[in-house]
Amino acid sequence: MTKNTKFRTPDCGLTKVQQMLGGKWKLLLLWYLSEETRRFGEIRRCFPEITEAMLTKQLRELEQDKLIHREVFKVVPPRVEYSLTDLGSKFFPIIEAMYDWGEENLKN
Amino acid sequence: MTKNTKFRTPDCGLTKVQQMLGGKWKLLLLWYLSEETRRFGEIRRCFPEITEAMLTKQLRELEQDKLIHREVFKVVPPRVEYSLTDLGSKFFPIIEAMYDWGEENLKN
DNA sequence: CCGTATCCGGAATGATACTG
DNA sequence: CAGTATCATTCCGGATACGG
Repeated sequence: MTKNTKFRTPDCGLTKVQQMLGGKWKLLLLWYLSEETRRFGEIRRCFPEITEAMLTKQLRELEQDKLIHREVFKVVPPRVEYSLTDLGSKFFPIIEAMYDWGEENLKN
Repeated sequence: MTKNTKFRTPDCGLTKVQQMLGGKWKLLLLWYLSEETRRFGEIRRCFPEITEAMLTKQLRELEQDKLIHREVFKVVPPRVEYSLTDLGSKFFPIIEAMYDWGEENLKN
């Protein structure tokens, strides 16, 4: 017998994670938001390579997956803040582990 | 100042990890191979949803990234075995953490 | 300031047939 | 058994323009 027969269910945790974080920028965005709450404009300036449309899309997907929280302040000019949810925070150590592994093992 | 200014280098570890594991099946394949060395046919039977062409491609990419080792036995009929490299093994705890996080937090 | 709407190209993935 | 070769398709991400 093998150890990990559990892993082959169609909705196994790993499959879901892969789907949730498949977006090209999601890990980076989560990492950035883990530092502190950020306004939309801050995020945009920090990631100039992402177009606004794409940035909005990825943020909304992260919100739907309950990894980040989006708060709209009804003021003029508008103000929108993004922050990690508890769920997102719980995932953060994994992101750090991936970063560390990458830094340690993928030098060039 | 923010804590993680390091994370925004263009070739930061996290970006590389995302690129390496972006493939739709790579996490699952690594997980599967972490159990033990597998022959091509075994892998194919375990993942019937992946076409042969795609499976070959993803395995070769993992090999190029030095996460898995591919060994060809020159016999008839041919025999090819795949196994994790040391580098791949070092990444395994992260996969487990992702799996656990998914199982714990993404129940429907 | 913080978005949405629309269109588009190319990469990622898939289906099918064939081979040493 | 373990692949290649081709062709089709889907889908992610990008460019650009416009809106409350």
